[in-house]
Amino acid sequence: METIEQLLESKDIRVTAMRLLIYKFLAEKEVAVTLSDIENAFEKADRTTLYRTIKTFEEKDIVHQIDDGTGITKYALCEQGCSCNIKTDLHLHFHCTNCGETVCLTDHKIPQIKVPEGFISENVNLVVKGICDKCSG
Amino acid sequence: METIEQLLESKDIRVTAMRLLIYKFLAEKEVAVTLSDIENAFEKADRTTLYRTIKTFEEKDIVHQIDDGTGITKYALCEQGCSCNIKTDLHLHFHCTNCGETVCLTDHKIPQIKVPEGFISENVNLVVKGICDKCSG
DNA sequence: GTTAATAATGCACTTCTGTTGCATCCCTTT
DNA sequence: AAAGGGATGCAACAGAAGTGCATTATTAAC
Ligand SMILES: [Mn+2]
Ligand SMILES: [Mn+2]
Ligand SMILES: [Zn+2]
Ligand SMILES: [Zn+2]
Repeated sequence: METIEQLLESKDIRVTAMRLLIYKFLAEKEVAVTLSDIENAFEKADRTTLYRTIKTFEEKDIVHQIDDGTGITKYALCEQGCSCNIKTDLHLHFHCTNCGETVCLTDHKIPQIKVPEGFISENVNLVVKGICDKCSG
Repeated sequence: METIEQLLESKDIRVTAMRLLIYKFLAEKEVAVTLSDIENAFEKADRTTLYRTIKTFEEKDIVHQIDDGTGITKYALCEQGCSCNIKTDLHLHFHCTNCGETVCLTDHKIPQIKVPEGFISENVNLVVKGICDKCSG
């Protein structure tokens, strides 16, 4: 079992108190979070630091960005061995219109999408909207 | 052949000079447009008017909103008999990372997406990113 | 046709997200 | 201990989106 410190170092991210806290926050959350969510959780920290931390995590493939159609970017930790940047590994996301939460459905990969002649598909964003399991029960 | 005036009236939208102009602008464009695009095309008109006109068109199912992942909402005219609000009629959208344009692929419907037990799918947003036909040629 | 009601437009202002520049602080390395 | 580089914090900015209110235009009633 790898510690968070080891994980960060393996991705060339220098370990700081702030980064550990933000990583733990993301790990505890089961849903994708916005920058505001993180902001509210760490009121002592500056917005910019949180912003840049997430950017760093994103660049180093520790988190992936989710565009669920709410207009606000959300973030979630990548799975073990997740390669969000590789087209064939993309999973779909579910946005609940009732509670507003967005979750990764990492087991549900995006099917092959056909595009017209002349178009070259490089990436696919697929968000299913509806009622989540917590809200439908 | 139905005139624009007749179309607007059939959707309970009062015909005004501004609305006719905006509709024609959308009809001439072959790609989805942002509010800024409309703003630039009608510098005499106020932003708010354009904003509310699009909102009206959207509520009355004359245009549909497209979230292509750029963070900026785009709009495109609905096809004849398009029912964007109905789940089964959703088409996919293509966003070109080269020219930045987004187009409706109205002939390409979104395949059936399976979601886990407990989740209820009501809507699907699918955006393919890559190189469009104009840029790949 | 004049008047009253209602909708559309324009202006100002606000909120929120995302972003950058720069100074300061902290840690590491020599 | 000193120097360098990254991380953090503060301030400020840009752009999109949205709201309140006054003014103007359009429709409906008389
Ligand atoms: Mn995900
Ligand atoms: Mn479309
Ligand atoms: Zn829910
Ligand atoms: Zn293109």
